[in-house]
Amino acid sequence: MPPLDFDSHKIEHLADLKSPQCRNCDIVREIAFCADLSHDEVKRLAAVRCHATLPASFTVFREGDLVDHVYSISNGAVKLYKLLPDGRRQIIGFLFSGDIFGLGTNDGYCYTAETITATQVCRFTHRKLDSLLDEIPRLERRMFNMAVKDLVAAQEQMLLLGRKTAREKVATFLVKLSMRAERAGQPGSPVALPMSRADIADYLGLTIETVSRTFTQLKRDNIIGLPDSGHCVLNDWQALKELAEGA
Amino acid sequence: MPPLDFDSHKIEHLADLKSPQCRNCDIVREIAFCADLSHDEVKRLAAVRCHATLPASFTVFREGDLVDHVYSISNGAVKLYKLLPDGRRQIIGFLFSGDIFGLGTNDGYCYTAETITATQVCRFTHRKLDSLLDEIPRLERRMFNMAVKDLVAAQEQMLLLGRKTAREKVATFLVKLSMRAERAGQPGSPVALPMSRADIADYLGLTIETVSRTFTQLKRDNIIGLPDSGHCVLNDWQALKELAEGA
DNA sequence: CGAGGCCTTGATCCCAGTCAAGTGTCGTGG
DNA sequence: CCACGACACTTGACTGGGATCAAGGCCTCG
Repeated sequence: MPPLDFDSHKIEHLADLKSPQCRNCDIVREIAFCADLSHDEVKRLAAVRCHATLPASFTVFREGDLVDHVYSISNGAVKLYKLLPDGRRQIIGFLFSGDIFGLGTNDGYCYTAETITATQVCRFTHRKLDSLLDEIPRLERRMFNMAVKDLVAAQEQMLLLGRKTAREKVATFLVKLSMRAERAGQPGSPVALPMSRADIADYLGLTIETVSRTFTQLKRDNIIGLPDSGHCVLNDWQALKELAEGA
Repeated sequence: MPPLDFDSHKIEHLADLKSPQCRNCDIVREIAFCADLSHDEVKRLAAVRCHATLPASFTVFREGDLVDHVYSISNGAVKLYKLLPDGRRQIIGFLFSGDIFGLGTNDGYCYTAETITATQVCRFTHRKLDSLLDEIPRLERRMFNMAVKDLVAAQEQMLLLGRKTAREKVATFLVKLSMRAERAGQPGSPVALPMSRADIADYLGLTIETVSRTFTQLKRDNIIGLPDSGHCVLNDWQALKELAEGA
């Protein structure tokens, strides 16, 4: 919560690593937006990036801060949010391994980024990234596609926030988390809920109490199971899916 | 409303126009994403585009339709929306001159696009646009920046939908419309409201009745004036701005 | 063992939704 | 010219889903 400096944490210049199996490439390849680049292109990326491990609840940057870096999550979970002056909060997104954040206009970041769990990130300065984009056209295309994907997700979230009921919102949230986990090669159920009820509430446009009540209600209906507040078993995928789609 | 075919309307291949002042370039230059391209680059764009005038309430494409074209608005107004099976609707955005739409993943458009007023658009096939992007790197950069801008706007809309009150939502809507009009060189007040109350409601996550009541309430407080339902005078910009920001 | 989080649950309240008229405007046809 | 219906918008009365207020339970950590 206090503005710990990013650099006060373990940051390694990848160039310093000299393991025989070219660990450089293995590690950098984890970064989503260079997943299909050539060996040489990955090397150029590696030269300009920094790696760091951040503790839980660490504020990476705040809304309005000068935009200087773009971040990529190697491991962990991050939430992005916007605040109103009186403290009302809207979480814009939960990010996990492979996601990037820190894009924005030139008048400051437009959201605050905070780790949920301990998180490994790597970062690039915007300046260096820009020159890389010029050098590697495929990288630019890839960034563009990621932005479009984010935009599509944001539009679905607008439908959720504007038109879905509490029950539908929670169902949608669980369905998407589960699908995301499967895409990452993890089981779709039980799904991990690393974020707090307050975070879920601020993501779905609800209150903590309503989120909690809705979870209990879905559990009572045997649609989900809650072994503990950090995990959720999806008992009835079909019912959840239908709820999520507003049927 | 009936699925009139796009091509049943006046569509002109720009290549067919041969006016002495190179109207080609003038017209194509209106297209936002090629605003700062060279003469030669504009020519290449012109060669692959189609121009059309569409009537009001014309469905350009539906959510789920095969993605084949990208559109740019020369003149007029368009709304993009998503539907739930039971008819609940969320308007994703209102677009005006200079805006583009039709980007999406390869599994169909993710929203429906419908004209509000009579609208002039030009369109490109995705296939041709892709090859253009390869030829003109600056175009790709520009498209990327537009996607990021859209993303930032979507995130602000999430804050509105999830956390603002009806009064704050309407104030935000009016402030943004006014600023948009000024950027387009039109007066910031009175601002035109070409869309219906139903459209405004579905954009702000409210009902028609609440939108109407909120307008009357703001009018009673002398914050706005409503000469007719299609125009809004912003009497107290300061008050509106503060409302919009949730102060 | 006690303090402080975080989560759940219950009781009550209120903002926005729903239902139901009523008003104004426009276009059509007698 | 007016009568009429269609449609969009407004207004009023009432309802209800989720917010607010208030405990209470259950961890973890010192």
